[in-house]
Amino acid sequence: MAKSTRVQSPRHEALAVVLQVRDGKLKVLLWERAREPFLGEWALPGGFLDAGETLERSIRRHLAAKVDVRELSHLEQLETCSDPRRHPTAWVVATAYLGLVPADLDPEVPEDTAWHTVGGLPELAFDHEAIALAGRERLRAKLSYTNIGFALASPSFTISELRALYRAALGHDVSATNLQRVLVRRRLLEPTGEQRPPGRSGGRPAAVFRFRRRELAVTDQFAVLRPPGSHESGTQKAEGDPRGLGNL
Amino acid sequence: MAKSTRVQSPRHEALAVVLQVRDGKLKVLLWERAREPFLGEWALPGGFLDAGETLERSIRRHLAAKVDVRELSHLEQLETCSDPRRHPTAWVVATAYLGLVPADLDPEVPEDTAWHTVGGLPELAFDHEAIALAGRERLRAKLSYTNIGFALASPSFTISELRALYRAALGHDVSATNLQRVLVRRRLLEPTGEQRPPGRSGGRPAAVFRFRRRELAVTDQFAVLRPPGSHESGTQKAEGDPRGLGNL
DNA sequence: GCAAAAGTGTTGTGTCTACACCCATGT
DNA sequence: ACATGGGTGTAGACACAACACTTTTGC
Repeated sequence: MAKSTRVQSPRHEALAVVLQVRDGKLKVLLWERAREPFLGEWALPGGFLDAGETLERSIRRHLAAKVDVRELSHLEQLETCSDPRRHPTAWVVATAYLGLVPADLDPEVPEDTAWHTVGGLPELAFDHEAIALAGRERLRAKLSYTNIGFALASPSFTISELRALYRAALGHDVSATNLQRVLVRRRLLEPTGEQRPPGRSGGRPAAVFRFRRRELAVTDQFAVLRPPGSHESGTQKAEGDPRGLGNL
Repeated sequence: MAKSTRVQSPRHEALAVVLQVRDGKLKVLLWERAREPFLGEWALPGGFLDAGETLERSIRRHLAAKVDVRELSHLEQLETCSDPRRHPTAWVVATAYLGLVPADLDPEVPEDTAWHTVGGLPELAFDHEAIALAGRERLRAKLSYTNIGFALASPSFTISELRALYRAALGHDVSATNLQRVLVRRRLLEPTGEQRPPGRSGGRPAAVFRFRRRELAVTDQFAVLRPPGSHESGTQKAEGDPRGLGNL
């Protein structure tokens, strides 16, 4: 029956949940809409997919107008939203990405964009609130079982600084003691050898650390139901161990 | 410059990686293509998105022709593939889903579809091999930290039967002893009270279990970096505990 | 009785939280 | 000196894998 039916396709847009810890809070970059629908409301940045580009390339292109692409320390696909009612007048499918910006950068953003605290967002256009919250959840989960912290942190940092980032992203307090132990045991962090002098109020100088790898890596593989024999002998963290956690 | 440019949109298709354990092996449902491109090669089932439907609804509709929809015990979105070269002659974006079928069912499938072992796939059309493998990885990961086993298993089963499913899906042997302990400790399984009589070769009759919930639930929340105070006293799993692992 | 299959007891290891304590610096 | 922030030592709580052992059946 569909013989002479004209092919109908949705328009496809890429959206980004760009997160950064600023002033001790997890914030998301929002853009104030300049046209209907939802004129004047806040929305996630993004735009339509062009012929010949991938979604990832598309979102990088659209973001380049707002945040310098090179300042994105991590970018991953979140989900694709296809409810036909998500746009009041058009048929638009959206693929959302999660982007992270390290805390030491303060990208220039245009007048009509601003950073908003993820807890306590204003009313957002379309289904963008749900998408923004999904981005936060993804980040929170990955902080537990990957090295994604590298994307929130500057190239080197003290444990206190890192703790503040984890606290802001996770939404609860984090013990500096245990954070250091977990991340060092899993071999995510290594000391640079440098020290940071204390502030005016005194205190012991802090050791400076860096993430060993600055690309996403899963570090808590096989939480349970490991393959047999993967228990092995004790404390194999003998520096250059090939198998084990460090990789994969 | 794009003033009078005609709007271009990709066509959007939904694909499904439908997995089931059959004959002790993890298999994926494939469809033999009846037209170019890739005529005669194996491909994931799916089809184009229609106006007015969501992607999830679309993939359920397309699958209904191959597997009865009601036989899908779980369906979740995997990823969206947008490389413009993924289709040789057209611009097609694909959103892939992971679907699971419980092991006790043997859905009627048409002539041109068949179950293929995921390890040792033939050459697949388009980028479907990568998508199929991504589906398997998602399943493997979720077997460790969610109750997704319910979607592979029949409504009730013995530990040995469940073990065979986990072994097939994970690709390595699984100890029945520890599988039972982990799943009971996490309160995923409960005994039905029934027993299964042994086979001709004797043996103790097996207790029959069921999954307590048959929708996806995360059971290993907060692998690490838990909020402070979540240690609490011993074994707080006192049925109706509000906080903690069971939910969210 | 004996083999087969299911299930329990127990031990050892590793990882995590929590908290006490020691260290290095500024005033 | 002593307050302040950084870092280590250590103990307790689980969760897990591995393996020995007991239970219940068929032959």
